Amino acid sequence: MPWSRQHKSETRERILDAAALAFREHGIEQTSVGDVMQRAGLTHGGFYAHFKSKEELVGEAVRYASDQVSKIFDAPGGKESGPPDLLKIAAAYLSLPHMVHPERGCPVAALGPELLRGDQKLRKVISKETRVRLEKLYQGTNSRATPEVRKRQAAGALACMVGGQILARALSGQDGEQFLADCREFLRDALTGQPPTAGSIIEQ
Amino acid sequence: MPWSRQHKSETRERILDAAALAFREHGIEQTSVGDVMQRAGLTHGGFYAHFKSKEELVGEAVRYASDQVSKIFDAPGGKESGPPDLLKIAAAYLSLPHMVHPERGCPVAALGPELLRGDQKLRKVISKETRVRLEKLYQGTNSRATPEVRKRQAAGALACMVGGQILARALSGQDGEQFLADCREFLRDALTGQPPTAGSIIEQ
DNA sequence: TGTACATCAGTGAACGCGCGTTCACTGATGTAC
DNA sequence: TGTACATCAGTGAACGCGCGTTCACTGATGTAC
Repeated sequence: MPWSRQHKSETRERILDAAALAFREHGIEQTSVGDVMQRAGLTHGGFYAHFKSKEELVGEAVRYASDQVSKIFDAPGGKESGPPDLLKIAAAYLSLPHMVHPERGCPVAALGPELLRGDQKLRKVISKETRVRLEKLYQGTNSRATPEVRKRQAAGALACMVGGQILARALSGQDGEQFLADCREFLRDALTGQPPTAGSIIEQ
Repeated sequence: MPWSRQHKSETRERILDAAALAFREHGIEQTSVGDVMQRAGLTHGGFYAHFKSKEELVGEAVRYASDQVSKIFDAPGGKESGPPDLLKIAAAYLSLPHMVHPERGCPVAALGPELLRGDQKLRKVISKETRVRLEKLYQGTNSRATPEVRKRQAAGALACMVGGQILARALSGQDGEQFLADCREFLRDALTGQPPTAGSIIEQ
């Protein structure tokens, strides 16, 4: 074996990393195989020694990106911060760095519906990833609530997180930042049972 | 004037309608000018008598699609249903028909981040449209709450609506339907001040 | 009322271009002797 | 230890294809006489 056993798998990882960044930054369709290979420091012809097709790369790159982001869902405040807490996860997801760096963030927020138009295999990756995240958020809800309430809190929070980042990026700048803060506070109120008319005392 | 004055504007409208449907169904990049013209019952060459470029069509088609959907935000329960109600708007948006028909629904939910990678003009259309919707949702919040609370309720609800549809479509089928219901109930609890541990009495 | 004409919406062949993919090759490397 | 060799990761020219766009044209139409 002329080249070291590691060498090929390291190159493959480099291509995957470049693809995961490029797809989230510019979109899947807008990113060519040549673009990805150039970012990985290689020429386009070598691509097919590592992947069967662009479609296969897309599937693997999305999974790779999801794995990177799953850290947010596992331990947003570090490993020693105790059991998962939905509000802490949501705050980490709805953060300013995540807003301004879609290329290093959640692939669903960065690519959204584009992922659902891919082949069946890609759709399965996304729906499975979504289920895993819902489960993690469920663990972060108040364990004294009923399973039904906890389930809808996990669903509502995830929806608010994904939609929140997409819309914050659409508004962009100061308005986007403010929108993120509003989403975080909305979730805090919703999950701590703050009444919807809180503060109305001032007006009355 | 050989052709009736109306004729050209009617054709233009037909192209716009076909484009708005096709873009939301298959994505902007995946839809060619030829596809759109074929759906409109024309040949591709005639396109440039109506639009300067595909980019211009995209801008107009997204605005056209937004206008169609703004009905949901104006009067989801019909014109005589009184003042706007955030929960009614959210329920109409987070409905099953909207989940299974992205091509006739909200362009942000159908295209998402793809819209933000367009030219500056398209970005402006989206951010303006988002601001208009936030304003309408604000009007639908409880007027006895403080402006701050109302603002974050509008933001959180819109985020939950957009993210909810995208994720429901990602899950698809029965799971998607259940996810939508969870989002609707989450918003209802959040906006009516249902405590997060509601139902826990049963367990205790 | 009928006809010749000018207009221009719509047609379809053609263009240059970038894409995904293929393939003959090159040359850096680990192994055998 | 040194050299000849086989392997195969990576190169870069070439391919067919579909795209957005252009353009010479065609023929349906409203108007002028």
